[in-house]
Amino acid sequence: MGRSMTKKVEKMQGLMVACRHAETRFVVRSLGGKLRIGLAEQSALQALAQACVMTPPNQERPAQILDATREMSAEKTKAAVDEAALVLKTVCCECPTYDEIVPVLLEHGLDKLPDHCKIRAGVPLKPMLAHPTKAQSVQPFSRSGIDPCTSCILDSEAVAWDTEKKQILPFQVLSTRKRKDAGASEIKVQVCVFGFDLLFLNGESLVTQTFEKRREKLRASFKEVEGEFAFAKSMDSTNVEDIQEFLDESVKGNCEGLMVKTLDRDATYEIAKRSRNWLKLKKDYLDGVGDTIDVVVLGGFLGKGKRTGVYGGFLLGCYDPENEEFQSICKIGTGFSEEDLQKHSAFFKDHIIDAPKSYYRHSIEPDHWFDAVQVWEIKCADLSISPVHKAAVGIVDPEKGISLRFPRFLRVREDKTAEQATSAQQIADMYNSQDQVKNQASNKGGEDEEFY
DNA sequence: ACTGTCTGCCCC
DNA sequence: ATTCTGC
DNA sequence: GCAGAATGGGCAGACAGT
Repeated sequence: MGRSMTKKVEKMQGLMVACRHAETRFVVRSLGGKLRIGLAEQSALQALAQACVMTPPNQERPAQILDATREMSAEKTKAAVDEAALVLKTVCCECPTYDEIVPVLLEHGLDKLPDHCKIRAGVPLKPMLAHPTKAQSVQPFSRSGIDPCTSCILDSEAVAWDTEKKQILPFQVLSTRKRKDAGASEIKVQVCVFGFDLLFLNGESLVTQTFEKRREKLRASFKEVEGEFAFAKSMDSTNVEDIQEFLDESVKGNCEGLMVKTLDRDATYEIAKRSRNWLKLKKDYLDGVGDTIDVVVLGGFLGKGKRTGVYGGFLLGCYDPENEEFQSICKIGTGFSEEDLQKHSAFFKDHIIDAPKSYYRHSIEPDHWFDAVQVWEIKCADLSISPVHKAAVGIVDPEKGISLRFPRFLRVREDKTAEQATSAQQIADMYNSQDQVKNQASNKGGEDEEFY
């Protein structure tokens, strides 16, 4: 029976009761998966590399060599540590399983680590840093009749696919798929995999080859199957206008944007070496392009960690003149400098109210409610139908409002009053003018839910 | 069994 | 995600 | 430029209360 939660709570309670002083804090943070001590994985690996250089882990116990760097110059030590760190980080990128790495390290030492912990099919490697897609291993299949494929790792993206219109569906559709025990008959949203890189093929790592070569091998080794597998559309150019046109095209085709990559220069897939090789291009990154809206600050959330003592986030709303009310549209927590946060907290201190106004329409409760006295300009990537926010409720959907994807603060609009904020109708118009909404528009005429 | 809320996880 | 900040 | 830490929306599934 479902009492597992109660048991977990009892265990944690026992742990916390046994804590003294600051121990509780770190038990709680450990359970939450974030220690927040300014020292995370990369620093720990750097430290581990240094430890391995000083005290080789594969020694008889008790260890004879405690500090192998004692008689080395500072330069030589640094070079040795950096080299060790690269080895360690590379292994941790290509085979991120500490349960596997640590025993090998203890038995065989750092130098032999790459021989034992290798990139291989079935073990997801770390993706290029700051990228929208994760490298994934997939069931091997091959171009019919040619080069039977025994194993491979593709870098690819799974996308919801409209089999009738033969087009990409929005991310929100993809996320509605069942995640557990999905029987074949229950699958309503079809998925198409778009391959854009090949990192491993038939037992051979390709990560040190150029992207040009890897892409060539990808295209030679696999074949497209309509609605199931496709090569990510690409365009090779050095021309800015070409790229701009291709970006516009991609957005019209329901894509989020472009990845810009070099074909041959610094074009390997060695994540531990560089993280800045690829460029992500989205319309809303450009200044003066993308959706900016003016919203009213309705409330504040008390900050945590380095934002202790100031508001860490805020509840925002648009204005609906029809109903004379402010409707929550999103929370916001990024785009602020530390100085911004100080100023906001000082400013709203004098505008806190005990309870939300009757003309605030919302479902989320901030720690402090504010009078509607300040307008902020914010930017977002997209507008979406929301289960919790209320902007333009009744216009696009009878019950649901609209929210924003990736909202960030731009600036205070001192020149605007709360009633001059972006209106509910404007929000609805912005939502409807999105390409991915337009492309689905022929589905209109009585949303098919509740029809059985 | 139904329903509202929380958690895990993922996503961008 | 996106953004800011210390090093 | 990296690494880390603040923060965002939103889904299915799990849980808890009725």
